[in-house]
Amino acid sequence: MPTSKDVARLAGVSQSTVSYVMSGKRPISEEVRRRVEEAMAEIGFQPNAGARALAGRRTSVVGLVVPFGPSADTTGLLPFVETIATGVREHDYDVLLVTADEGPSALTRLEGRRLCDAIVLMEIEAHDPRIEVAASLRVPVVLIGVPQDPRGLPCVDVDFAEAARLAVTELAGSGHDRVVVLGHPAEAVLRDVNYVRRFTDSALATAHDAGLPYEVVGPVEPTPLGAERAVEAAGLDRPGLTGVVVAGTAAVQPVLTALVRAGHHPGRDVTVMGVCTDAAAAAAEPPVTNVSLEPRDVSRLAVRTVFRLLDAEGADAPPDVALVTPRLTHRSTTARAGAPAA
Amino acid sequence: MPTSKDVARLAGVSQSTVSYVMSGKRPISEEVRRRVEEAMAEIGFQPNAGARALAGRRTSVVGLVVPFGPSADTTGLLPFVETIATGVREHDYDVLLVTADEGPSALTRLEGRRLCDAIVLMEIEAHDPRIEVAASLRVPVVLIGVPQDPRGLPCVDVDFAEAARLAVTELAGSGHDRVVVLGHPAEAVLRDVNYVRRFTDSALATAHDAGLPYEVVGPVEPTPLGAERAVEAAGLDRPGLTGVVVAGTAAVQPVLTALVRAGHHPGRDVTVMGVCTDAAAAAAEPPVTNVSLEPRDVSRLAVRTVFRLLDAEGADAPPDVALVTPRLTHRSTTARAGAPAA
DNA sequence: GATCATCGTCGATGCGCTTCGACGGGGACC
DNA sequence: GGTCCCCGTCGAAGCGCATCGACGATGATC
Repeated sequence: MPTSKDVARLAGVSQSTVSYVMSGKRPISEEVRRRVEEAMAEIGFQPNAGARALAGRRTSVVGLVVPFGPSADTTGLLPFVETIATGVREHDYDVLLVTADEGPSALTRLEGRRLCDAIVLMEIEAHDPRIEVAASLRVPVVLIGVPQDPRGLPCVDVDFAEAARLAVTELAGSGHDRVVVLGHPAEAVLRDVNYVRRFTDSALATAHDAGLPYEVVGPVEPTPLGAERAVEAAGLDRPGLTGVVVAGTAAVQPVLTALVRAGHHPGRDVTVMGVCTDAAAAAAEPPVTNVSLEPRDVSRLAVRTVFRLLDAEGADAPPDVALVTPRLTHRSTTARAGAPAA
Repeated sequence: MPTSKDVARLAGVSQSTVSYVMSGKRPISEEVRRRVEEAMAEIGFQPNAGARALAGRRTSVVGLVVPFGPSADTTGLLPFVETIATGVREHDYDVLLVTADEGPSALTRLEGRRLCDAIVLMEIEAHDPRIEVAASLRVPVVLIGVPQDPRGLPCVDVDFAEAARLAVTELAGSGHDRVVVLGHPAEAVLRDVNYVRRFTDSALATAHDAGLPYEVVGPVEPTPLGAERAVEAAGLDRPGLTGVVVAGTAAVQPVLTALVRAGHHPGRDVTVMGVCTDAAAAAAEPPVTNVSLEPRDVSRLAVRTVFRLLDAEGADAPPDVALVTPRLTHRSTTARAGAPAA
């Protein structure tokens, strides 16, 4: 395997010059740069990552701690991971994948062995044991999800409060008589993921401010059976126009299906507002009005935060909490008050 | 951050002795070993991964190339990734995650920069451009999926041919009049993933040998609409007992739902045989008889293969193709011939 | 009791890179 | 014409570990 010394010999320069060509940390004449680059290409040189890490004290690796294990919501995770992987690659970084069931010791390992320059923690719970450890590290850490006490660590997430506000405000403004929130799956509630509370609280507060009766049904399992039960519990047979807010991508289609089977017509006698990705909303049958919940946006924000931390070395610290603002898109499940019910 | 030299000083030994305590490559007296280990614990020593990689010429990292990007079946992927991550950690290895949309150059980068000791390639297609590159590497590569020409690279996968044989044999033996195979999603067919053909061919051959009429419906999208269309196309209104084989975890529930909506009674007037994970089969409504398709088993086999390659350095080469044998489990969707239809 | 292998430890070297200080050779400037 | 300075390059010194040869101290062997 060729080394930078080989490149240097071929280009007729010193090895340190090769290094400066790569890093750009000292001015290099056009002529020499060209010779070095040609030499690198000719022998197919690639810098040894281990040597780089040792000499340069940086690994060009981001550690990603993902919540696997039986308890994890395994479905929506991959877009996060993918976007982060792709995002860091644009900075010529790589991703080291660590599973959360290794526990907080995974964090000290990543730091102690110098396996990465920064760490991203996913699926942060309201009271997460990893946070205290994370806060004590010297490597920068970014949290995806907002815990009760971030301990000064930067967090990124979707703005769930704003999502709930958007959804309920829209329903209140378009003549609905009540709002029913179909909640998150029991698994998420039990794990005490913070966004569940932020979403629910905001939904209730907004409905209350608008003078709109509201109700939270939940937890709801994202299965045909769970959706059926939730629809039953929603009490849609009362007179008046109900707005149903469905929280979570996985629950949207089952709830739609259950509604139709129960004889309802989303978009006519009931409004369904999904809190889910635009892709899922558009692909649903029928296409569902939604407030966007985009994991990719969150991941991109996380990557940006990581490199802000990495570049600035504490200088321009990123905001403590950065939230992605959701967006409401009308599709076919919005019913207008006054239109004839089925 | 403490180094092995610090440990050596504290324990009153030389640095090389500390190294030998860690590696076990030379005999160490009980007394010295104890002192060194205490010293390591006291100052919280952890070996620097970069220095190790440089001096020892091994990184203790496995590169995992996953097929992200728009074309990928993103749903079933995570169990693979998780199991591999957990599996290599048992050997004190880590996983470097690379997305396949970086293309074959990702492989040369992993090798050239010495980022990992072995590579696992996922979602191998029948004619995969990564394979030729992979075969030319000096780092060992394991394929998950069986391409048309593995170029000598070891492959692991589920035995799809056996899965189809199991399913169809069972149906043939229990008095069914015909077999309908609901195929894989169009996306998988288009990508020319090899298992689709292996499964279908084997299903047809087995049905033919059993003298059973058969039919392949497909491609089938794993959505309510796609399932409905597939159920229609299956022609279940003909007299006689039909066995429906549903290929792919994602399609099982939609097909079941569509069948019920069309007025059928899985387990009475029609048999449904899922080709999916046991977990999905048990969780389905109703629980579905299935041939197990366990990504975790495949991943474990992949990890085992990786370390066989790593330990043996070519000595005891693993088999070219190692397949996980599926298992048939009866649940509530198996109908018996002669029982009254609905 | 001299010889020789064996065990347990040490010192030195090098992995391939980054980075620092040094230094020769031009301009720019007085 | 001399001084100063900056540009572009080089040599050397590590980064923290693994590994090799050396070597003193045992114990075994005849």
